[in-house]
Amino acid sequence: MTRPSQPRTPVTTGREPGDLMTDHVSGDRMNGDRMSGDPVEEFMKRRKKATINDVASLAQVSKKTVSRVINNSPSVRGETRDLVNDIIARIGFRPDPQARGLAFRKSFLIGLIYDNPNAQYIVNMQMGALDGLRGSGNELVVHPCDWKGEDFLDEIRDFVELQRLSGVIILPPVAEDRNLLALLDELDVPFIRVTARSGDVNDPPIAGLQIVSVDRVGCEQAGEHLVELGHRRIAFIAGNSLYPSAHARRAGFEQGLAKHGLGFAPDLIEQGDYSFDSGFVAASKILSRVDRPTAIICCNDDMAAGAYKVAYELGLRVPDDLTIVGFDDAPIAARLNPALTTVRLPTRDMARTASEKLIGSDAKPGASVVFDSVLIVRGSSGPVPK
Amino acid sequence: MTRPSQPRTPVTTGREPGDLMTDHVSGDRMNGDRMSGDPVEEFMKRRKKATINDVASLAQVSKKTVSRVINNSPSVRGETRDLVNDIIARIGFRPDPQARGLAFRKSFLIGLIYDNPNAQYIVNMQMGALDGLRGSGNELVVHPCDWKGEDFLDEIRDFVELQRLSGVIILPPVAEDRNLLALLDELDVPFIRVTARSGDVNDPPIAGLQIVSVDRVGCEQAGEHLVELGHRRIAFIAGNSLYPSAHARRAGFEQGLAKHGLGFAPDLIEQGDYSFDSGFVAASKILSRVDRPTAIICCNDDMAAGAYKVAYELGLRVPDDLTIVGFDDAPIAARLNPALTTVRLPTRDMARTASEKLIGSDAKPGASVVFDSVLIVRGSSGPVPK
DNA sequence: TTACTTAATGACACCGGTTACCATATAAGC
DNA sequence: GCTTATATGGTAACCGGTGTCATTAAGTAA
Repeated sequence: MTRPSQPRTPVTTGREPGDLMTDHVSGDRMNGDRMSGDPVEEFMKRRKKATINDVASLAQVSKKTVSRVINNSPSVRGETRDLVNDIIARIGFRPDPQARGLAFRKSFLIGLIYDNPNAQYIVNMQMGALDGLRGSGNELVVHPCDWKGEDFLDEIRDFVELQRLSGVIILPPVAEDRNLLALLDELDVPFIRVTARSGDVNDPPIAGLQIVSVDRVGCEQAGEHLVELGHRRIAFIAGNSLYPSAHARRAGFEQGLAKHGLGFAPDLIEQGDYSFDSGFVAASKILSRVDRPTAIICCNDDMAAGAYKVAYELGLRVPDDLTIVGFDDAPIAARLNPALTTVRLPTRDMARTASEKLIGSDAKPGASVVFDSVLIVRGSSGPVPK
Repeated sequence: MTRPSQPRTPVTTGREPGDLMTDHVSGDRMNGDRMSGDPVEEFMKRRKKATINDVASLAQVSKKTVSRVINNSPSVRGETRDLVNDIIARIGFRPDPQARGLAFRKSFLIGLIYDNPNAQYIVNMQMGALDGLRGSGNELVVHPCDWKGEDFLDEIRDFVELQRLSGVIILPPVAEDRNLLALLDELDVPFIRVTARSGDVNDPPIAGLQIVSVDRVGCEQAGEHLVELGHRRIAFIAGNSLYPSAHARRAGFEQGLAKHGLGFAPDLIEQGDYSFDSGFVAASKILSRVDRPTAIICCNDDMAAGAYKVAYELGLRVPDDLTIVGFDDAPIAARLNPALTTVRLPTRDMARTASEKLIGSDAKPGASVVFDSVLIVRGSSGPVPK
């Protein structure tokens, strides 16, 4: 535990009068000539935020060496490193992100870019992103935006450039914007997009790591589930076609039915936009027909809630008169009566993975991490009525 | 538009060779001796982020003067200011928040501190906070935390101190933590708390501006509403008593009933914690009694959803057999069948006001801005059954 | 006219870290 | 034993802004 024979020249050491070191040979515990024992303790009494300079002067090395220790530079002798780390721990030094950022030209801020902030999956993903960032020294800056807005791209450019973001996470549906991806590429900021694998097996490769959900799997299960319950005349409420999830889900549901030689009733396919209201409207059309279906598949839970409302108003009982299936397993799914059969996606985990990959920077462009969806059977799906 | 007679000494001007100024008297448009016209245009070709130094050299003033212009210092001559502003606009200069923050010792980041990130009001308030910050040059850093956790305070201290936050917004229920408020006070960071006025008329004064909701008003209306519908035997599911809102709401409901000489059925008061599950449990107890009430008042919508579920399972029709009332007007309120009668609070506006006040810094400690709640009557409340 | 203010601006150090480059000291090669 | 590699640490400049103080020119009082 003895300190190394001091390697520094005693001349022009740049010591100020206020410095805390004893002259000459020193040694850790033999400098008790002043009553106030430890220079470190002395320092702590000042109750001021420690800087790299404090560490340097207490450890009697240059700030550059401290910097090396902080950044795990290999060219620091083990003893020196231990000494510096010890001081750092004792005075509770933590490098200032602002100063560090200024020098590094990055901010240690991760931007979370998304549209429609109300959706439940956004909330989940925000939590997940925070999960992944925790303890990493990065903070999350949320940035809802108006995709499709006039100067969407300019606004993002400003945000990323001005804040010198360390990374960006893009959530659906914004994550589909090729122009945005190109912009981020141009700005040379690491980014990760969260998206749903579309129906096409081979999407064109794209910059940045992708976190991909396979909505299809759970949907397929859901489709089969309905057929097994005996349903033959099945309606469908589609999601906003700007979302790849809308296509992936539809493809999944259809494939589930197709496995048994079935498909959606062609006259009972309605376009929705993932909103409760659109679900209500679509279900109204569907259920007002004389030969109404025995089941409705909705591209998400919110639209399913709209279908519930229509059924309620028409006096149809779920699932006795009508089976309803959703997607998301949003909180509302369990709160509907009866609880909604739906498909669950690990949205929070997906976003956590996104931020972990982002800061871990093992984000090889083009690579992707895949998450599967799974069917959750609850009370809204039942055997076809006689 | 002629420039002022140059006030700077021509000696030791610190000009570097690369500088763009013409010597001597100059004059704006007579320096076309080189073919490449405008120095500004020349600069723009470089496609690099402009710094204050660029502005200074193009405007031929010191960076300090540019700084003065940026910060609206009064001691800049009008013409100089115009000149500098013109250059700034033309080259699109925007001061770097990092550098600025380093010098100012603050980060232009606003921290949003909250617990239970799932609650809908948190989502609304986050949006509101962003509304208020938009265009101000501040960004929002979200920081969910484990209130009641082991080292909650230490964690907040780290966050605020390390990031040198420009301000903090605290949402319920964390906003009730006196120790937290004291800490923020000690850290000398501006903060605003969003809270519900408790039942007491005179809460002890507290540091920081408060955004206060008056939950009571709408609850009182709700209470009266039920009495007017003929209800006499009314159950109550209380909210988490750590939240002042729980007390404020209860007081409001009770006062509404009291106006007509009524009160909750003493044997039908159950404790909930604002969660769906707790609402379900509480309502189960309430509705399993032989002399069950004709109405249940729930301290929030999520617990009301729990009550709906119990009613559904027991085969009770709402509102024919049972009236249910909630609080929050969360999205689920309109999605329940029938739609839930509830009390609405302008949560988004509250948070927007919070961030506006925070950056406007007209946040006199002790002052408060008050928002009223209002009853929203929907299908879940009906006349008492015969 | 001289001296004293005041307004406007600039020079320079500083915020707290970093990189680039140079200077040692020790280890290795002949 | 002396020169050359290599590890280690120091110095200065820089990132892009700010504060402090000095300086200049113009305005005013004596």
